[in-house]
Amino acid sequence: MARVGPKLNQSNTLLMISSIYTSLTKAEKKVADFVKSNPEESVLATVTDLSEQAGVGETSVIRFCRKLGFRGFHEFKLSVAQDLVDRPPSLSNMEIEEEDDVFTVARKVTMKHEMLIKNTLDLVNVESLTSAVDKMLAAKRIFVYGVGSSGITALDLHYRLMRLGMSVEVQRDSHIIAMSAALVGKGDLVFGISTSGSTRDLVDPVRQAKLNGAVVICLTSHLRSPIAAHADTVLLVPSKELPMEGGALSTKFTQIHILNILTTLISMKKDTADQSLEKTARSVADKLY
Amino acid sequence: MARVGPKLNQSNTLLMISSIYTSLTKAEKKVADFVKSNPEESVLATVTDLSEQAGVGETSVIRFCRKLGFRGFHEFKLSVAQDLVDRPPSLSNMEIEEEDDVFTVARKVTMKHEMLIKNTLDLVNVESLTSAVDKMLAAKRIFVYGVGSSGITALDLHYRLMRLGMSVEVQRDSHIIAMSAALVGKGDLVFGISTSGSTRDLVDPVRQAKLNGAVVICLTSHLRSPIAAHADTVLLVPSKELPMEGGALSTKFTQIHILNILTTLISMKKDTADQSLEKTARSVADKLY
DNA sequence: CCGCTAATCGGAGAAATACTCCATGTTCAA
DNA sequence: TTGAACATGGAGTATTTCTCCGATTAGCGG
Repeated sequence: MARVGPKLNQSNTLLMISSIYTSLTKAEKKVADFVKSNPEESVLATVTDLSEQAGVGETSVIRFCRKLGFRGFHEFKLSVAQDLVDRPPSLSNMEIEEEDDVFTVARKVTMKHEMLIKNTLDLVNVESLTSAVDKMLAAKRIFVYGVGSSGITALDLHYRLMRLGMSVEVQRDSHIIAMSAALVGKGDLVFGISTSGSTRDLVDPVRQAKLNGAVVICLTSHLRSPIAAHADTVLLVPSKELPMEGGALSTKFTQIHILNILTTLISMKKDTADQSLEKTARSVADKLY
Repeated sequence: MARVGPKLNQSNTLLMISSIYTSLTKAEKKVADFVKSNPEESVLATVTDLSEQAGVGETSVIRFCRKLGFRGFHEFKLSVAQDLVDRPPSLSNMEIEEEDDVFTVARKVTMKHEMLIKNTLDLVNVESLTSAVDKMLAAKRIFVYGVGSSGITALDLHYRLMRLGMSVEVQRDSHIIAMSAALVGKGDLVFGISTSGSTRDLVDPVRQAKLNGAVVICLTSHLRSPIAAHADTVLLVPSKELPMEGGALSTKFTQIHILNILTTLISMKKDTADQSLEKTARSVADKLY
């Protein structure tokens, strides 16, 4: 699997912790929890300190750092220190309370969304984005797959690409996804969307597509997930770390956000994009009053 | 000697070095010179590395760190690491330009989205929201309609409401929307989504539904549009289609935003919402690896 | 130029810290 | 229940930081 990120570039380590959280073991999760709630102290602590505070063995701390892609504890601390530089003002009081009035709820949701898209930007990997754009422009055929909520995101991506004049197919039915993936080959590109990254209905077809020689891009919130393991390029969005919210569907928000970045980049590189947008817009003009 | 500064607050260590430079000894100056011209490497180096590179003894390196006010080499490195995070220069121009690099584009899109959701909040009408929530909770049946891009938003709304345990039907086919609307009646609620508010395929069915006695809510960017004229409640999102951007699809963003506010409010008022969310989440758990 | 003092410097080893290896515990599937 | 794979922490090792102290140099008065 591709390394998470060496270091010293602007990638938010604390967010990264969330994105691999589910793939951590119990002891490692303890470490993650402590670091996330006490980043300042973690930076100053030694391996022994941290292991004691988290209630695990030193070895688990080291393993935790390695899983994040660092060479060791030292690199990890440096990176966290960098995250602390301009830490967003505490997000306390953002929790929605039972007795909040309508406008307060609206404001809190807005603030959460604002934070979410900033976090998305922090997590954005320029190389991944660039490579995704290039691969998509180079692909002979593009297939977008997703089920459930991610299936709706898939429709959105399809719509955007179609408007830009690209020939794309979208599938949301797990059986059809499987069949479709069985038929792809060299020169094709599969774009798999799965928040968890562990959805069988996505993972298996994506693996198959990869074996068939297709290029694979995936959009997920979990970097160390099965789907990411099979992907050539991974687009990572923050995983919901915001508890309690109606539908807990904030991931959709960040997905749309990064897809908008992606399609904006594509439209910049594709010279016929503007015309396509215009043509498609005109095509529905007479459907209006 | 007085300690310069403890640490871990934003004081530029590299500048600090300059400011005490004259008071440094010859060997310490060598260290200072090296650090100032190779800060990245210095952060990664060990005391021994650094002393070799600077051509001095290890002890001089330590003394150098102490003179800067740090407790030791380690603290010094952490602080320099923090100096290295480069705050990207503030964007001179929010408009996306042909020659912008990938990261700049990402930042600009992010800022636009941030503005958009703030604008959405400004437009939010508390009464409309409240009445929408009440009506939806009171409705016998709910029908969500949308075509094109708004059809995808419709799917999203349907998904959210379904997760909250509400019985909702979504239609994206203009013929079926027409038929469906012909059959609604008193006690039913129609939720029409149309950015322009002028889409015939939405306006006509919505008018019909209204005549049939259904309650109508619409989500649009145009307050004085045909669809709004037939609605009991209008949810308004900013219309600013941002110029030049892939697909000009930022409206989708604000739509999702306000729908998240809406569904959050609904989940607060609906006491079985939490259970429904849990049930639906569990239902797909065994589809994961 | 010499000799003295104080500041400076770096190496050797001590202390602290990070890391490796491996035995043991845990989980889970058969 | 047993076996296999995985997870875990402790004991020992390697690495790094730091301390101590003797050697060296610079400054200065004669």
